[in-house]
Amino acid sequence: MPMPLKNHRATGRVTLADVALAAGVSPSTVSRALRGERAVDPLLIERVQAASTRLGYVPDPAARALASRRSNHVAILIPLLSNALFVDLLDAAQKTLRAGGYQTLMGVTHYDASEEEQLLREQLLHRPAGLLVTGLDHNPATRQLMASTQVPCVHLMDLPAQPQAEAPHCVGFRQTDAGAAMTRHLLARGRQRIAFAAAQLDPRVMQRLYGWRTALQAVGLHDRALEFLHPAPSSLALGGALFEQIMRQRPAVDAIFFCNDDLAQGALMAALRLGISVPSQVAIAGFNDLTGSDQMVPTLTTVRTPRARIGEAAAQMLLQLMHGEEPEQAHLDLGFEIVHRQST
Amino acid sequence: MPMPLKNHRATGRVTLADVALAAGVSPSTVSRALRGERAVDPLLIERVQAASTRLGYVPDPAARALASRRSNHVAILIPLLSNALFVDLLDAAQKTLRAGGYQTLMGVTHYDASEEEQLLREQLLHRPAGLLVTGLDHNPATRQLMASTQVPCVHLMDLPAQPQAEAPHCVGFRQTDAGAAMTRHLLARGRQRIAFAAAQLDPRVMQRLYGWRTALQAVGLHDRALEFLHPAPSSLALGGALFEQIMRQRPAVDAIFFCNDDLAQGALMAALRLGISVPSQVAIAGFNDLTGSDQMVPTLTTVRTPRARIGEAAAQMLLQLMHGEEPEQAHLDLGFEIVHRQST
DNA sequence: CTGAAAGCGCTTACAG
DNA sequence: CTGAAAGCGCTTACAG
Repeated sequence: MPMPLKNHRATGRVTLADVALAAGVSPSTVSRALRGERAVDPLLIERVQAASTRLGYVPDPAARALASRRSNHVAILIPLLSNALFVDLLDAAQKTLRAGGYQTLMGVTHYDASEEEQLLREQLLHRPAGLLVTGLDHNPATRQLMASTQVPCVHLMDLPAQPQAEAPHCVGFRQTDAGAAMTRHLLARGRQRIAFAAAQLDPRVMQRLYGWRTALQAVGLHDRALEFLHPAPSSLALGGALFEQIMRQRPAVDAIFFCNDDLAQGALMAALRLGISVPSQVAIAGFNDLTGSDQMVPTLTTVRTPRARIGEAAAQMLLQLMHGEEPEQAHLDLGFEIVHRQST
Repeated sequence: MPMPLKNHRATGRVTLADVALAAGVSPSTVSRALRGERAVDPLLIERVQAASTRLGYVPDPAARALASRRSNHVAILIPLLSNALFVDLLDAAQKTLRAGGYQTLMGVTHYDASEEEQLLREQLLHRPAGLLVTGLDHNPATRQLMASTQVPCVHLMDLPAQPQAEAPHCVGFRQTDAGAAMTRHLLARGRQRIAFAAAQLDPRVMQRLYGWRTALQAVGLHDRALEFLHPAPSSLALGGALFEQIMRQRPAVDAIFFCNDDLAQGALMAALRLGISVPSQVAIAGFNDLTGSDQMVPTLTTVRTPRARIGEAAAQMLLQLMHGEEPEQAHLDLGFEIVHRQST
């Protein structure tokens, strides 16, 4: 009578040991050969790979993580899922990481520094192979955690003010420059009383505000009374409300620069409702070039931000770091683009 | 001179064994006490918990997964991240699962049955504790995988046509009924020539189409020529294009029911551009009540779908299944709501 | 109810 | 370049 196969464990799963037996080598060699570690005889590699394929072997991620003290997970921390910006970032990063053999674990921080810290702690316990984190602003405990861990980390969306040696790896664009560039665009279109309207007020929004302020100060047109800052999350409804408030309080404004497209889209809708003509009475500009902005009536002038490319490039950089390589540039500036449409 | 602590391993991590030593019990007892397995002396439980807290012990997920052959991961398979519907689903499910101590691993299928199968295979190798899958339509191999695995699974967004005993666990609403209900709403508003315009054409969209068709046939007003089906993904731009096409080819239509709000929003914008008045010349209705629909001019009549509640309830159901409990209802119907606004 | 022991399936110094 | 052995940190029958 046939004996049960000795090389198959009780779980029925094909293991490294099974492959070793089939290939006539030791488990250590199989391990090395399969992971492409050099210093293995090419002939053995071939034999191991043949056996592995024949048996349909797939490494057990849990065992691998336990033994190597490193999982194949990458944690990505983003502020919100309700902002399409971050969804695009997540989508692109996830795709690239998956192609590199990594699983993506997402954490939503809700723009809350202590929730971010908490999430980071949890993730670190899972020994992620890498970390993708939104922004460069973190509370001290979070910075401490990231500094002390050996886990490679790339920051998204932002760049350090001055390229410093100690600044962490990051992929993004200059938020301040983008804010200033759009303001100059409005000035070039002949606008004089340009308001800035913002929601959420996260650090990147504040940088755009700073860019707006600087550009206006440079031409002596800055007016503090034209800053409209609201801490609530960005949305079409809030954009409409801000627009109404601005037109009521400062009817003389001739342009409004919103820190995000959903606000600007809401403003466009409110203008339609109120019978305020855009851009003849007031110009409206947004930020990010979110979906739908090219469909508005009038179409929305905005800053196109390379969020998908940021997600992909950051994932690529992380892939390099996880492989022990140092990327050519630690700070990758992917730029931005002013998209001029009908609303300005 | 002080000896190095014997109860801390080289990795510096506090382990189960450390807690056992500190509490004066065996590792097995610590394991049982911490997981709340009954049949442990309450006094010991207390001692173990005290020691665990004092040492700051956190179980290693990899070791746990390896030993128990089950991770604390839940995989969620959704079609797209570019449709806000699925992002809301993901957000809600993720929040609930996290509260229950599980990590969420997402997979994006791009509405591709073989990509779904591939993702499922990969996920299964990671021995997820549970599975959340969009829809009830899968290719035979996928169905086979789900049937043969022991991993608990809950399906999202849809319900079986007839409540059958063998149907899998699911949380959703009746897509066909929702399609019919909106059509009857339009009929009740006096519309006679009601078109149906759809994109993506996934199974749930086809059910809405079926509902529309049935409701119109019931009153003898169904006209096959008023079905406009486009396989591309849903978007504002496509909605605008469909609207233009319909108004050109069938200028006599007095209502258009779009299968998703982004299409309807795009149609509203196109109407504005073309100077077609909504609802007086043509009524427009959408589906899902996505963000922004209440801000359109005119505001958009739509079907509000309980996607956040679906995500949460499905996660709750899965939590029960993973704990070995059987939920009261295997098929949870969370319903829908017609939201009547200005566009109809 | 509790503990000793084996085992989960890998990786990685350590010898050779 | 290769292998034997130890170890990663848990869980889980199996005895008692």
